[in-house]
Amino acid sequence: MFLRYNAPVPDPELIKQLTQQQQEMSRQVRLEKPTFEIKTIAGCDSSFIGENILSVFILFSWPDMQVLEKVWNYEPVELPYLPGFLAFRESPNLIKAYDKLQTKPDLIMVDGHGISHPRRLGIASQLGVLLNKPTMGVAKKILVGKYEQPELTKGTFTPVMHRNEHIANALCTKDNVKPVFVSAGHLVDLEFATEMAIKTAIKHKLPEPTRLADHYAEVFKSEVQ
DNA sequence: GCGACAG
DNA sequence: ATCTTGTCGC
Repeated sequence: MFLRYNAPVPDPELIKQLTQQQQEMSRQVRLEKPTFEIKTIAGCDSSFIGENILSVFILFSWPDMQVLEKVWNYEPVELPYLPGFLAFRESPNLIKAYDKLQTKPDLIMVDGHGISHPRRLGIASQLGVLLNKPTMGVAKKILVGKYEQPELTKGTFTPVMHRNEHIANALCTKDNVKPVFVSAGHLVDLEFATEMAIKTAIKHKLPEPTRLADHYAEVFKSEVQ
């Protein structure tokens, strides 16, 4: 009763390989203030049914935030969840869902971290490199780093620090609600990611792209099972 | 050495 | 992520 029998035993060789791949991909990550024009934004998320994964992309027009497309892909999942290696479990299927979009987004908001990761390659960053697209992360829980609770007023944020680097912001997106953790993924900077999170958090804790992706991941799930 | 650990 | 009951507030 003190052991977690459901915890997967990580194969050291696998971990070593995945870590190496992360280091290679993290070298390709570029963080910069976007100069391109944004006309569309997408949110993505995944849900699971046993050994299968269902990933969705919801495309929005910007700045009017109308839903333009909803796509998804469903298939068996290869890897178990390993903290720090989430992208290897979810991104293959996310990319297959992404490929079904008629219009490709100018920015992708991912449910998870960007560079606020032990090796600076959370799922938002990895997806950004693999798709060569601007991405940012919006996570509900912190993975690494320390922060002080921001004042619980919408738009207020405090820095998340890790190894003396400002890797994310703990952002209050709704009055009297605990913050979400916003980070740059790829081809954007933290300041831009934070502003977009504030602007798209209309009336809920989660910004609309991530929130609706989360919602439709559940809707489509009930359709396949 | 011990604990923590996105989704 | 998923399993799960009631509960507080807008």
